[in-house]
Amino acid sequence: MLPHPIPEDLAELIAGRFRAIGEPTRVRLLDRLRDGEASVNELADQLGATQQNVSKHLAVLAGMGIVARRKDGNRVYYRIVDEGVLGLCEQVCGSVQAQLASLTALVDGSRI
Amino acid sequence: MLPHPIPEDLAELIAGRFRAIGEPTRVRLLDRLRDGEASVNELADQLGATQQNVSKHLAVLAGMGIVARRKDGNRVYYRIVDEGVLGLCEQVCGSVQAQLASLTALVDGSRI
DNA sequence: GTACTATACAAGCACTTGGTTGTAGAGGAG
DNA sequence: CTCCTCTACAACCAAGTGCTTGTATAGTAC
Repeated sequence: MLPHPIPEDLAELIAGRFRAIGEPTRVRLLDRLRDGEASVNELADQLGATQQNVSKHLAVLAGMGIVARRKDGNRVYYRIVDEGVLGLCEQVCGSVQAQLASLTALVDGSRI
Repeated sequence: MLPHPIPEDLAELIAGRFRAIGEPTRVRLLDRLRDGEASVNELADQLGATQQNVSKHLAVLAGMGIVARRKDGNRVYYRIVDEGVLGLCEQVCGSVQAQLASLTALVDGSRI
């Protein structure tokens, strides 16, 4: 499925998507949006971040086509449109847990 | 599998892994390493990058536990140890292609 | 020993990025 | 209309990042 070797342009596109998710606040935003769409203020409150900051991060995710906006009256509701990102987070979380487990095993092994 | 809501620490870890892959040169390095382990100079030649630059990027990937080093004589060979990253790239590439396809459809649709 | 190769480390620079602050614009309440 | 809320935009700053250049270290060949 993936061309091989990957041309530089495609590498840039792929890296761009990873970079869009590679930010803690954005990860938490996506995690929150798993429960369904939410307005900017709701997200800002729940994450303990400023409205401007959340708006900026949402703009990044929207620019990558990961989330979409829906305007309703005074508010703007964001939702996940690229469901694949949730799978990505699951998968990465698996790697993180595996790494933590091996580190824990190391510590336990040397604790004699 | 994923805790919900994701605590800030875990979000940082997940984001860190994404950030490690979110760089074009590192994507291309991982793509090249699909063919098996390679030395720094080999990778630098094939990517058209400097030895120092490649070494630095490999250090980032190794620091995240994505690749591992094996020293043999004068050279150092790197290989992928977290096979999951290849799946990640496949999946992201799918999203990229889907996005490109929808953009293409948009252009075609308005070409009347 | 010297000379050469391969890798990693360090400093400097340009650029990007996350957060803050201030503000503008759109929409609802009265 | 005025006042308030919600969102987005712009400017700014501090911190991080990728690339380059120079160099140190380790191994090989002679």
